[in-house]
Amino acid sequence: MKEHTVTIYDISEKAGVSIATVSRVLNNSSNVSDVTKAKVLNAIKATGYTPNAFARGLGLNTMKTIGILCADSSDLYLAKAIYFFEEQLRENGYDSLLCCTGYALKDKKAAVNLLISKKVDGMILAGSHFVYPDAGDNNYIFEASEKVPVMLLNAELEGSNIYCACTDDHKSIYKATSEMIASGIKDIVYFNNARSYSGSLKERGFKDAMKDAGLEVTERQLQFYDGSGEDIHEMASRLEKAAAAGLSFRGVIAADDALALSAVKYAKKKGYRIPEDFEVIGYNDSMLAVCSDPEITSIDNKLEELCQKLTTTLMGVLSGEEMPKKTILSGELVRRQTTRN
Amino acid sequence: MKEHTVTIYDISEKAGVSIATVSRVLNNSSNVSDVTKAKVLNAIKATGYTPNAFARGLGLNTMKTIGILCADSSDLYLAKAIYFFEEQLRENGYDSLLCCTGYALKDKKAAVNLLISKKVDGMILAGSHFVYPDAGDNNYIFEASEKVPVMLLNAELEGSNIYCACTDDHKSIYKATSEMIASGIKDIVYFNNARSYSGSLKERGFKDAMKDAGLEVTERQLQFYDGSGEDIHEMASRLEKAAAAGLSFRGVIAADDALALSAVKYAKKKGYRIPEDFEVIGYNDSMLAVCSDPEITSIDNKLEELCQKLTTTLMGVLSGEEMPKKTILSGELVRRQTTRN
DNA sequence: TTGTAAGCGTTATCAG
DNA sequence: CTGATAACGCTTACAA
Repeated sequence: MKEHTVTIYDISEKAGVSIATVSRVLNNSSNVSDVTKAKVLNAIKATGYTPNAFARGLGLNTMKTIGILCADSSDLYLAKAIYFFEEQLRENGYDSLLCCTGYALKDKKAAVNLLISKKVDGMILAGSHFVYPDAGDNNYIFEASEKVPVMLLNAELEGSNIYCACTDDHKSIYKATSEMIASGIKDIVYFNNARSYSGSLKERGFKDAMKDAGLEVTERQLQFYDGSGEDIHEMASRLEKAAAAGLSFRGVIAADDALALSAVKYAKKKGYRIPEDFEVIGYNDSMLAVCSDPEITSIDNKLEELCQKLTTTLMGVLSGEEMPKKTILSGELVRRQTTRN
Repeated sequence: MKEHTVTIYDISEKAGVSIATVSRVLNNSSNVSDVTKAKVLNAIKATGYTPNAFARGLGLNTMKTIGILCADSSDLYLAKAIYFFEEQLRENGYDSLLCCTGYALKDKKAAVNLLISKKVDGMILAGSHFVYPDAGDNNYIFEASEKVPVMLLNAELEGSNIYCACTDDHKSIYKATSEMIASGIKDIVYFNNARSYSGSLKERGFKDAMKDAGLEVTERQLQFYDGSGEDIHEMASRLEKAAAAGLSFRGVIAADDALALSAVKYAKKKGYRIPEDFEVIGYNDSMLAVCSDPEITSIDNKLEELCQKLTTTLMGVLSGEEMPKKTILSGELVRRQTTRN
């Protein structure tokens, strides 16, 4: 007796009907008499038959999978995004093919091509780093969008098959900075870690707020950290070095909660009282904000809602509907113990 | 001019060879003359042809994908695991189909079946919760293993197509507890959050260490938290309630760094000095351990190494080699500021 | 309501 | 070294 995975033919035979009929009940399509349907169903149950996904994919030209790209799935923020996407996609009958690309452009390109060649139905680029300030660097996205709809989380890019959802980074940072200034702090450092389009938006938000308050911004106030996103000590020492080099500051606006947490550590080590002598505002309103002591005031960028919107849009696009190209939400400052107001 | 995705036939025609030959150069298989190979390659380049993955899948009966299951991809620990797996799998030419199942058994079953029906080549169950203390609850794993190799991260289960990698939870907790006792603390709480096989192993480690030190363990010292893994306040209030109810303790062994961090918050709120009056040991040696202030002594469970081993094993199994069913590593206590020794 | 048969785009087995 | 041709297992007009 030969090892034989059961196919639609076996069912057809066992139920005494044609494979077309079997296929019909499988896709509970059009008119099949209740009796034959029952026969088929029985045969299926009896054999434990499952349709071959590859064959089906070949016939339908889809296996109902969405590619999710992210630089680093272990990043707190991206991990959450992945979670939301995967959940919502599966609810819509789609699987998620995950690719962690790292931050190098060429690896992102490779991943995009890989996913295209695997014939995903759509692609989600999660995280602002996929869109570069330098326009030419974004060609890989345009190319991808010629094949499948491309969804951008936390980034903006215009293109005919490209859809994006993000919070208004400029405004959020602008407001946060303004509030900090209003609370009496003038010497503020903007602590950044991403050279993405969104990153430059945030930085502009900081600069604009300072300028509008009549404060000058020197290059040294724009601290950039590009090490591991988990190495709190290294981040803090970035700040320590800046201070040692003569920079004096009593407030930090961070592009990220981890950076903010490192700023808190820095300030405590310096002996500053928080928030009386030193204020910190983070970004993402992640778990880290409340892990810190004191707990960090942070900007909630509405991740779940963004993911929600993006999948809804994707589903719409995939079923041929016209969908909005861009949805922008407002971030919200969640006040905790590192600010006075 | 009709919209027509380019197929192997187009290439065959354009290059003036048969599709068989095209297929050969595609899989750079056996003998193809350099000239014809060049012709084919040119045709491919000229058209931008990519082989259809579904057709190939149908023919080869594999699309080189591995299903990764985890309860919650946004869990700090699992997120890292996913990252390692995805990376290592891709290096081996496999894609990762991610399913976040949540913690309910029926959803896990559903996810497993889904992946099987999508014809993944193997399956990784990441996290101890997939294996239940109650044997019957593990049938879904055995069933899956009849179809594809099943890899268990951080869990143990014996079966003919089941492979596992984990650290010795019992021993790790036993040692941590013993050290805390040795440092002079007797009234210790074990703070747990998982009713998994691994969870009971850890708890036993705690109990055994206490017993071997001649200390009694009451039920109340076994605190269980089953809320959100991110709600530090809720975790801390679990401890506060226990204290309010009359439980007195000066040390916490936590099954998880988040729990440990909440214990630190609890102790600080109580006014205990750490580590002089109160000690805490966490588990996983995650980012949270160093986000805390004071930073938390935690057990490193060698996640990356475990993932590494598991993928290597999987690759071996998939290529028909005999592979070890179980690899167990030792955890390592990483000393920081919440313990004296 | 049901069956027949033509794809879908590869890979793989034979011959040549 | 190369070419026909038969799988692979399903979907879907088109007939009946």
